[in-house]
Formats: sequence, structure tokens, C-alpha cells
Amino acid sequence: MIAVGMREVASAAGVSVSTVANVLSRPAIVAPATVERVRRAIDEVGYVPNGPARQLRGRPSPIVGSVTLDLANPFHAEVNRGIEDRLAEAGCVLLTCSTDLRPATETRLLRVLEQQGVRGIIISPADAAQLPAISRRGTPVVLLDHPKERLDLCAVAVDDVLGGRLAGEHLRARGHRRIAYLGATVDPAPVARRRAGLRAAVGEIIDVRVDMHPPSLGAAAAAAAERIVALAPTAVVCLNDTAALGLLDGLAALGVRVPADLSVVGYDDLPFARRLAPALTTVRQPTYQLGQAAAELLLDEERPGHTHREVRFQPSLVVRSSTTYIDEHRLTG
Amino acid sequence: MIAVGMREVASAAGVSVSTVANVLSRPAIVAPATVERVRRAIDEVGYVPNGPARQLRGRPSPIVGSVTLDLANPFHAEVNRGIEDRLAEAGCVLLTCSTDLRPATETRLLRVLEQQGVRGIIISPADAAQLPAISRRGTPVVLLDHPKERLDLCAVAVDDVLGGRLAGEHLRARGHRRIAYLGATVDPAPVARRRAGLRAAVGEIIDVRVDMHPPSLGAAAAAAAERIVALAPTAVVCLNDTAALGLLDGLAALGVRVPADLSVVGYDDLPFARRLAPALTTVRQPTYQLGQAAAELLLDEERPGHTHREVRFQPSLVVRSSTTYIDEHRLTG
DNA sequence: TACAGACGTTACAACGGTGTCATTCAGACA
DNA sequence: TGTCTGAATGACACCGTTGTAACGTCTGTA
Repeated sequence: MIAVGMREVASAAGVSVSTVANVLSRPAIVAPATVERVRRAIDEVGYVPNGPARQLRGRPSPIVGSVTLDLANPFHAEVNRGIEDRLAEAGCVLLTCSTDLRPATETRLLRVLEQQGVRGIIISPADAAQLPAISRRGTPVVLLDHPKERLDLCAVAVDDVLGGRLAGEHLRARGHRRIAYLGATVDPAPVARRRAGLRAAVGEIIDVRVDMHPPSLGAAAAAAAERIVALAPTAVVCLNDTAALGLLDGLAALGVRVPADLSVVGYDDLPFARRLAPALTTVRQPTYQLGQAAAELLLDEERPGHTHREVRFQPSLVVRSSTTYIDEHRLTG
Repeated sequence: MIAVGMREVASAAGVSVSTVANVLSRPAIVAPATVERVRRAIDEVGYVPNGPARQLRGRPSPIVGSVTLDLANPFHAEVNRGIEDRLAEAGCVLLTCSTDLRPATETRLLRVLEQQGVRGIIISPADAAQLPAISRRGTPVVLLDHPKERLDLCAVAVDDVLGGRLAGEHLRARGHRRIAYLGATVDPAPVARRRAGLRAAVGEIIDVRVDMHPPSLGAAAAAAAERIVALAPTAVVCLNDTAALGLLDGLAALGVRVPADLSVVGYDDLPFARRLAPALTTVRQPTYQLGQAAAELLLDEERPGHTHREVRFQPSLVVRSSTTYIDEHRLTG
């Protein structure tokens, strides 16, 4: 229980702490017999290197922090897998946390990560204001699924406007004119851009805004079903699949048939989307690649001539059976 | 970009570093005017405390590590929320990572967490062997969703045997006799116990084992559909809802109707379970409470008279439409 | 035998922050 | 005026690890 450090290893092996340090950091310069002896002593006394002390001496932290909006959303999990796989090659470890869309939580998490001197931060921000300062103070920051715009940071983003437009064009082509958008009272930037794309495609949209902080996103969407029905749209575009899932729940409870009475579009194409009743029309984002690109940019920050840049991906529409033609709707409804 | 430490703050405020330290740690003993001056200097020079240096001097880390089997599984996300909420009260921050069921990854993650001197570790282990040693060396470890058994650690567990039994009894009561179990080639301990409970309830089970490391769990389960159908069971119990989702996909592709041709049971009651086609019969675990209890146990580790103990929860069966009576099956099939 | 050079090992000073202890100084009182 | 008290501040050693530079030893050569 009492701390065992290099001192204990050294005395167990009958050498100085410097030699123990050498065995750990540059074993080539130590006599093989000594290396062996020290290694044995390390196992014997149960020595575990002290990370903070190493960091204090200038060794970089192996930890990269990932700050997500909602860990419960499998979208982030898949992105993280992309990040992790790339980082592992560089000997780093990814530790993730969730802000649940709360700026105060985000600030708290960022402060801890910066103070701990993590190797870098990959973040889907609720509020990007404080990020450039963190980057300037020396902790690399990469924006994820968030437009770079004028921020002096690296960013990986999906063309959200296009995503929204794809959904809108799909619905218009099927005759829909009264289209509702189910969003959060304060949409994160990328979500707001999806809405903008949708609006550009359909001319006008009926806004339905719900307070959806995780984990009640699904429940909030379900509760919004009644409000939406009262507004009599023929289609609803949801800010993401989790909200769409909740909405389907709420609609089912009201006896509203999808898509006969109302078409529903999601966003993200989560694994469950194609197995829902009805299978969900949604917009797919390249999640794994998004993560890989973010990790790549983060690692690039350490290279000398680095300049901040943005990598952009394209979303694609996945048409399933939760959307249908408005004429068909009129006939069957 | 050059590191700004207490030295810079001190000279900006015209005091010594000791005084700066005092302002930060024990502001009461410093003259109010000085406190004010130092605070201003801190903002002015953009000082951020150096966590590793503080830790080296004995201050505990604010970070608690959560090691999960599969971060993409919303089950873990919900558990983490329970942990986080409780930890936040204690001023801690939860950082999560995923082993994807790989013991090598688990070892790597645990090593980093221990070396960083985290405040504690909450883990759903793939392999619990190395955990007691970590605990003994001074990093508190709490087992999550894993039985304590003879391990000298705190644990939070669900009665997995009961969970499996509930699924089994449900199927037997509906006339099923040929029951398959869809599991992983190496089930984590709690999953193996679910199987044991199932077996105890139904007498004999047809084992179908698939290599399902995340993220291909769903795909692997889908691919197993054909094998399962060939074995002609009347019901399948899946190791969790994600596998059940994949299996439903695979069965649909084969034209097998659920539950008419085959009943399917999941485990976890993830949010999407009740919206699937058909709505999934599954076993629910108290996720959020599981997390809270784990956090509670972890915090208790720091108290003087602490002794390791286990907190156990009960699962419950949620019957939906993916399971039906075998007679009905015979008639309609 | 003396000496250069290679090799292996070690002493030491940092890294940034903290607590202990000593020091300084203003003000109060005899 | 001298002494004492208390508050406020600062000098310093230490936490565990690392790189540098210096050390000692040993081999081989002149």
C-alpha cells in the first residue's frame, strides 16, 4: 500500500535510481545483465511508473480526451471507435466523456482535461467559444462534426446543409408541402445547419422545438407527438434517429400511422433504424471515417509545420418505409 | 505558447509563488487585497494549474475511469450516467473507454489508468484476474455488472442467473421445448450466468456461439440466423438486445417470421427494443441505479473503515410481441 | 607501465506546485 | 521608546522521474 517508486526498485536491484530510469527509457545503454536484474526487481516489488511525475518531466500524456454531446447516442460510439483505432497506432488511449448538451458540464470537463495536460481533445462542442484559448495554451483541439468556420482550429465535419437538403428534396419529390422539423430548443451548430438545408429545400418549415437534454431526448420527442399532430404536417424531419424513435413511440400511442398518416425522417442511420416499425428513412453520416479523420488531424497537430484545416464528408439519404408519397397518403388515409 | 506557471502569476502580481499557492489552496490565510490582485493576475496571464504537478504533491486526481465492454451499447451509456451523476457531487469527472471484449485492450487501458493515478476505476471486466493487484497497489476498483465471487473487491451486480431463468420460464410457459441460446464464443462472466439461469429453467439448450467482438456484434448475429434456423429451435434467447437486433435482421432476410416461426428474446431492454418489428421481449436491468451504486461504492473506498462488499439488483422480464405460444406457432406456421 | 578510449553507472539538477517553518512588519500596549 | 502579538508573506525542501554530465573501471595499445 505504501508507494513503491524507482527508489524501491533500485535498492531491490542494488543499483541507483538513474539506472532504473535508464532500463525503463533507454535499455540499450544498460548492460544486459543489469537490465535483467532491474526487470526482475520491478516485478518483484510491483513497481508501476508514476505518470504524473513523468509528465512533469516533459513526457507527453498518453491520454486523448473525447468530449461528446451524448454518449448514449451510438453515433458517438462509432465515431470514437474510428478515433481510437487510429490513436492506438500512435500509442495513445482515448477517454470519452459526455456533456449532455450542457455548457456548464462542458466547461467543467474541458478544464479537467486541460489541467491534466492531455495529449489532445476531440470535441463535439455545445459551445465552441472557449476552445481557441485552450488550443492557444498548448492543448491541441479538434472539432468533430462541427464546422470550422472562422475558428482557428482543425475540424472534421459533415456537410450538414446537404444532409438537410437531401431530406427536404426527398419529401418534396413525394409531394409533401407541409413539413415539420422536430428540433431542440437550442440546436447544436451542426443540427441547426441541417435545418437550414431542409428549409432551403422545402421553402418553409413548421418548427417544433422541444427541450431535449439527454437522456430524455426520446421521451421528449414522444411527448411532442401530440403538438406535431395538431399542426397537421404531412411529414416530420427529426434532428436525429433517437428523436425519431421517440416520435414513433409517441405517434403509435396516438394511433397515428406512419407513413400512411405522417411520414418521418431521422438522421444518423443508427443500427436500429432499419429494424424499426416502420423502417426509418434517415440520413447517413460516415461515422467511423469521421473519427479516423479527427484522430489524424489531432496527431498532425504535433508535427512542426502544422496548419489548422477542415476535412469535410458527405452525408447520404437512406430511403426506407417511414416516408411515402403524399398522394398515396391521401388515398390510403 | 510558452508554459505559464505560478511563477509568471507571481511576478505579474508582485508576490511570491507561495502566496499564489496560498490563494489557490487556502485563500482564507491571505489578505483580501492580495487575493484579489493574484486572482486578477491569474486571469491576465491565462494561468491553468498543472494537474500532474499537484498530483505529485499528493493531491488526488479528479478523474475516475470507467472501463466498459462495448461503449456502443447504450446499456453502458446509461450506467455511466448513473456513475457520473453521483461522482459529480464529489467533484470527480468520469472518463470512459471501451475494451471491445479484448483482454489485451483491457490490460492496456488499465495500465494507463493506474499509471495516471486515477481516483478509481469502475470496470465491467472481460478478465478480472489483474484487478485485485491494482486495487492492492492503491487504485480503488469496483466491479460493475460482474459478480464479486471470491474477488477481494467491491462489486455491483445484477442477478444474472435470475435473468436467464425469467427468460427460460417465460418460454417454457408458452410451450417451447427446443430453445437455442445465441452467445459469444467466450461469454463475459455475467453473460455466462444468464445462460446458466436459462439452462436451469429449460433443461437443455441448443448453443449457438458466434465470434462477436464489437462493433460487428449485430452483423455476426445476423450471420448466425442461418445456422440457427438449421437447428430448428422454436425460440432463441440472445445474449443482449444488440445481438437480438442483428438476429432479427438476419431472420428477416431469410424470410423467417418472428414470432410465428421463431420466438426471440433479448436482454437489456434498450430504448429501441419496444419499437422494433416485432417489439422485442427482453430482460430489463436497472441501469442507472447500477451506475449510482457503483459510484457510491467507489467513493466509500476512500473512507477509513471501508470493507469490500457487493450490491445486487434484480432484473425483470419485459414481455412484448417477439415471443409467442408454441401452439399458436404450430397453427399459424 | 602509462594512457586513451569505450563502456557502464551514478550524482545532480530540474519539472511545477505545496506545506512547513521562519521572517518581516504594523500596530498595541506598558 | 521598547517589547510583544498577530497577521501576512516568503524561502525552502520535497513529491517521482528524467537527461546531462561526470565519474569510475576495464580493455587494448604504444
